[in-house]
Amino acid sequence: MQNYWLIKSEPTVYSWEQFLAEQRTFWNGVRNFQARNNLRSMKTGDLVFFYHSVKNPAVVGIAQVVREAYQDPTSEDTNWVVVDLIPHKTLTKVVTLQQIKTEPILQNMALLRQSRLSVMPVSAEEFGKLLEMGGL
DNA sequence: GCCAACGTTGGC
DNA sequence: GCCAACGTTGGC
Repeated sequence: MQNYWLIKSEPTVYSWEQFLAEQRTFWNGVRNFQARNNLRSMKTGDLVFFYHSVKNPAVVGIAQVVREAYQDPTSEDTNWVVVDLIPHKTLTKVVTLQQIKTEPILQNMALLRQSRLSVMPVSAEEFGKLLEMGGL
């Protein structure tokens, strides 16, 4: 059963464009237990919205999980894990935070309710709505 | 650059 | 175990 997620990245640190150029990445740097638990729950084939935070905040693309959680190679601390991701689709139109805030179906998203969480689940309904808003 | 939200740390 | 202090994230 496929699940949906959303991950945040500051585009000045790691952008969707860099991800497209690399074609595959391990998602490191998560240092929050709730976000870590979400990473651990990701399954191969799950789809993950890629959100640019801070500068022009918006959902810009969709990634796919190709390897489930394993020890973060950039940390000795066994608390931290990464998943491997590949680009799935670039949104035809980015969906801005402003648009998300004004869409009734998306009001319960953790993105709005828990602004500092960097890895969060997305419901099937929210996923569908975001796809539509993204022009896919 | 400012500030609110919130997670973490450390004193007691 | 409580809570104040502090650091970080992220919107504006």
